[in-house]
Amino acid sequence: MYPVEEDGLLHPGKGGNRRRFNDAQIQSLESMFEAQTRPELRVKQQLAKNLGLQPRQVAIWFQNKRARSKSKQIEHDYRKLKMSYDALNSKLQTLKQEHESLLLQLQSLRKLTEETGDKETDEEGTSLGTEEKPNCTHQTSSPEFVLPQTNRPEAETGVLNIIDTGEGSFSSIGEKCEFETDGFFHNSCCSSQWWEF
DNA sequence: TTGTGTTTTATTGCCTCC
DNA sequence: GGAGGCAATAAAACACAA
Repeated sequence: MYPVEEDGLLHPGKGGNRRRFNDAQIQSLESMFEAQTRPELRVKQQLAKNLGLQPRQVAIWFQNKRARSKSKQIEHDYRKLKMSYDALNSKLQTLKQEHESLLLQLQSLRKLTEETGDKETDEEGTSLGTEEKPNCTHQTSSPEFVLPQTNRPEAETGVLNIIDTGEGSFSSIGEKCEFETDGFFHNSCCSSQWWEF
């Protein structure tokens, strides 16, 4: 036993000699903690008697043990949360890349349709004239490639709407990819493989 | 050996519950 | 109001690199 004062506590500054509990004591305390993290007073008193400790020491041990256990649990929860955040974040980066790639592909497609459209009108020898400019209400992220609104397939409008949303609402892409487009966008929302020139 | 960081035991002060 | 719990902190004991 260590030198203790009347209050059952060690007072190193007053000549007491604090010691760490021995292995057997720790083992008993640990196994009791596994059974009960907050044992009753009687249990703590009995345990103290068995281990040759003061009841107050046992009470303090349980208190400190609960604090250690809690901080370990918090660390564990934090690691778990961080792992799932990292996984989600990397998925987001992949989706962003795909989004960028799809944007580029869409631009190429527009360019192509504009070029072929111009050729057709040249061959016919007609032009729309200044009064009959197409209704260009859609401002996309690449304003230089604007398609006429008229006769635009619904699906394409859907795609443009997605693009119009910008980064802030990027998460909506998953939902908006649901529509079908005469087979054009089948299974395409999360893959850029559909467009291979 | 010693300086430094970590762990463990103990204290203090505040809060809640009965 | 006393008992017990918790958070914050002190300080001793320990581990370990330089």
